[in-house]
Amino acid sequence: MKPLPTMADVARLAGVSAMTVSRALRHDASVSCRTRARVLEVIDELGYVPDKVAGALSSGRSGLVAVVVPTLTLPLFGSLTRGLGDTLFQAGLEMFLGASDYDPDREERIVKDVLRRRPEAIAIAGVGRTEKTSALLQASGIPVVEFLDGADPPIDHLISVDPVAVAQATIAHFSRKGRRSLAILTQREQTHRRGAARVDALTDAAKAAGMAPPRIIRVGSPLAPFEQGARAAMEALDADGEVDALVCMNDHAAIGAVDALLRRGMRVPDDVAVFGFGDYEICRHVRPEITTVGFNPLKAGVEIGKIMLSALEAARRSTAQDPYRLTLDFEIVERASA
Amino acid sequence: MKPLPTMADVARLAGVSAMTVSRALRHDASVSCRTRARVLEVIDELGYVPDKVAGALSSGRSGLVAVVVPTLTLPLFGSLTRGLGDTLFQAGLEMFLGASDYDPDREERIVKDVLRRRPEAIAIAGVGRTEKTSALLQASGIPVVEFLDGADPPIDHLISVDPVAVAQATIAHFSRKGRRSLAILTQREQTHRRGAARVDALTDAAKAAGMAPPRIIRVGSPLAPFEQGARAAMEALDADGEVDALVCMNDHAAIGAVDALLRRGMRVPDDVAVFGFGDYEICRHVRPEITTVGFNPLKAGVEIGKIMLSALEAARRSTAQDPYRLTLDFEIVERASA
DNA sequence: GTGAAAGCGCTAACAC
DNA sequence: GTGTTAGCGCTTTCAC
Repeated sequence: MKPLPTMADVARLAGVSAMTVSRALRHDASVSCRTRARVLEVIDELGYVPDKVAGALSSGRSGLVAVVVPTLTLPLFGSLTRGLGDTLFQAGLEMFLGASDYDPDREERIVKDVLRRRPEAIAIAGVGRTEKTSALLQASGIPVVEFLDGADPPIDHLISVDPVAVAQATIAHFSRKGRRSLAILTQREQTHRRGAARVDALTDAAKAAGMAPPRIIRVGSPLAPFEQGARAAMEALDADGEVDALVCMNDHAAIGAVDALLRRGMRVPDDVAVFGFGDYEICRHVRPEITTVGFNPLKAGVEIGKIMLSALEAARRSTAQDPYRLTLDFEIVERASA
Repeated sequence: MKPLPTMADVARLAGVSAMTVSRALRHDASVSCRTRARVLEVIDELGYVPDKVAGALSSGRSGLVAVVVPTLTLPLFGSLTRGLGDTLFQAGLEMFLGASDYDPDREERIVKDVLRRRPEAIAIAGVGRTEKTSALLQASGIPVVEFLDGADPPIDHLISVDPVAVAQATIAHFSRKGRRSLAILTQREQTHRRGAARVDALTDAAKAAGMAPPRIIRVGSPLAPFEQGARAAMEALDADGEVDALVCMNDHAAIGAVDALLRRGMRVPDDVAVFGFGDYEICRHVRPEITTVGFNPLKAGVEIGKIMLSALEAARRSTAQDPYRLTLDFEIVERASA
């Protein structure tokens, strides 16, 4: 297996210097048309593929942006990373993606590994995070964008939905529907920040609306949301008619909950209303259709990407720059399940 | 913003040479315990993070494996990449993930970009692919693993479900159920290989079973599978009772189809049976539950990972090695929709 | 058990 | 418009 051709090989065959090849490749410098044509011809002939490892080391710019999410098996993160990846791609940056499976230790290892690749910026979802991870991000010297939720206070830039606003809208919805006793499905781990903020906000809003204090349900794994929702529904039933509405952390959990309730002969929403989050496409294709919090992950990804690009631009010019704070739009999507 | 500490900084502070730091970091060489301890202490103090860009250039090993999938928004690929990523991770390799959105040109660009990072191996899903992409993969000099389907003949290693076996099992199922007129939903693009093989195999099997030649339906985008399924169902209805079974290329499309049929007042499966692929979790949580082809993507990802590791091992020792051929298990999961 | 020298393949900076 | 020089931060190789 002979070694891949290098820039020097191309240069030799084209009768120019390596520098000229480098320039011809980037279309930016002033290389004569004829020279460029010849160089490109040789490149094609040789099947030369430039080595970005070397380029990155030399230029100090890896062309990489790191993105860390909890999982890729939820449509939310699949779509978000699509929007984010596209936006970065168009700006000539590649996305290096890691999934923590909702495990803070694993996330720490991912962050550590990814920082070794010298990304130019990093975006990370604000689920539970170890101290060490925060320290690593702080010390990385690159723009850090937290999304969906961040540390408190945020490390740098933050893009999130406002959990208090979502909670108030949710409670207002149930208030209108005459529901009195909520159950909230949330993560088992105390480390999950967004989960915690969500529960607190819902609890506060319920209290303000004169409802009973919500029952907190911590079951199952976020990696198996359908099953998690189903188990939550069972717990809600164990409350013996005291629960008339179940708020899930995502639509898949809501669908699992609805399914479990129907199998037990309960009526949804008559006996128990079920409320999701995300407005995944599937919500419109199950019966009863799922009432949920509408949130556009593709657009969120694009927004995150734009902020990363601005932050990078500012960092490059070492312009002092206030951290971005972007609150993402959402809406309550009223359907049949709640 | 002062520059990140380098290995030389660590070496200086620890009173050793850079080489010793490098060894201490890898636990492999013979460094005295005391020296290693001191080095690690300094590393911690400085918050030193080794630069893998430099390491990769120097050693010629990037520690990266490239994985190219059509999309991350289907549970199939989310889970598959999870299994694959985990397997590689455990072997000390990082996964560089790209999604083509089912666009061959985009896939070409992704492959080109990713090869610049000098991955040690590449796994790529066998959907449609440009000539150039194949040439790039061929010339890359690294192990290439095609999965789910590959070029014909495969470039190197291949891991796939057997489309003929799946088709025969599917037709056998419908035969038992007394269905006579199938419609097959498939990709619009002719470039999609797996789609083409699937359709051919189903057509052949239907003929062998004495059924009417299946109607081929090409609508919608694979990126919006629910809508695609719904549109396919409408086309099937336009056939005016001539279609009694619809075979979809994935479970989301099947769910979209079922939903559309129910909305039109049709009965599923009585009027039209609907058949999916993948056995996504959601299949068990919708009504009617979806009959589908059971296939374990997490396990498939692990298998792909193992083969990549073997291939890498062989390549390292430049052991001549037959290309792997692995056929993935599947089973027909009979539920209510077909 | 440790260190010195050389170089991986590219690009920044400057010279012409 | 093009070439030269000097590294980027590591690891390889070999010397001790």
